[in-house]
Amino acid sequence: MRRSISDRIEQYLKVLINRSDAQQIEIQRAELAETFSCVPSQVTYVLSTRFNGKDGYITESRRGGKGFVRITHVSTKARDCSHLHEDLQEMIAHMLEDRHMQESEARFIKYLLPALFEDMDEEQQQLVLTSMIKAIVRYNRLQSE
Amino acid sequence: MRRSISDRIEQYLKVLINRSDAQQIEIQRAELAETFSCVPSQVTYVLSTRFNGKDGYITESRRGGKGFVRITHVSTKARDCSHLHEDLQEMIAHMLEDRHMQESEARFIKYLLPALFEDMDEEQQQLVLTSMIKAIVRYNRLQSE
DNA sequence: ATAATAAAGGTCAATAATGGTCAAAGGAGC
DNA sequence: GCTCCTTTGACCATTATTGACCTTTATTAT
Repeated sequence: MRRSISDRIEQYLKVLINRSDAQQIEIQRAELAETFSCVPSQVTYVLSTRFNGKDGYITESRRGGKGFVRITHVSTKARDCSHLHEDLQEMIAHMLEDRHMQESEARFIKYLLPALFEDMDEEQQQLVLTSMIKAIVRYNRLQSE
Repeated sequence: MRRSISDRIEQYLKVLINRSDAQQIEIQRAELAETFSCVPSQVTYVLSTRFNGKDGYITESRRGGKGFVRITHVSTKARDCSHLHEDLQEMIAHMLEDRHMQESEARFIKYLLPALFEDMDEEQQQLVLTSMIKAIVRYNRLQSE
């Protein structure tokens, strides 16, 4: 669906990162630009718009001979979510770490949910949490398409 | 007289959506306008009058090169509830205007709610909506301090 | 060691390619 | 004529692409 060169570079890099062991890759800017037949500065553009801290990525680089750009996806190992209803705050923090949620969203939900749950019994809370996980997964899929 | 251009655009888009796997399509505004020999803003008009949240549709877009408009049809169950849902959408819109809420938060909630309501009966939905509205009001107050 | 040179990556502003907004004009059915 | 929906267009906002010029680092020549 997403067809611009920037989109394709983004996709390409994210696949590489996901396949990597440490959620980290190193690339050559000029080489990548060559691969996608674009100017090197477009790679910089993609990095700054799609791999910034807000999106859960850290980029470092070195100029000159043997230069490189390193991209790291900061995330912790996914955890078992079977007991979500027991510790809501922890769950949200966890999702935030895993970048299944953005900073601003997390902050919002963090505030919203306790207020929501005030009026709900445990069963209802569990229902809401389960649905929410599903929704977030779907949302995430849409975002990363 | 024959149906209006807006009607025909609506029909066209709905057929495309129904035929799609994920009840979701992406179009180019200018291209669609060209197809129907109208100005691009008429497409925007159709989207806002026939594909808004009230009708069970979510639209997202991106400007600039290789921009697009994405239309998603959300399930009927999710929107067949009380006026509270509409009220909430309106609140979100207002908060966006007043910058008491971020785009990403609003987008997130728009996705979250239908999925959340999928598994809930009307009574539960009402409870959630009421609590959410209360919570948002409080959140709003905190933000504006 | 130092100076020159080559080999990276970075910045920034101009331009192009989209979609959005809003208010005014048009038109069909009372 | 009045009202509501539609149609239009001028102007706006956002995102992508490109290229000239700059900075940093490694390598080579003296």
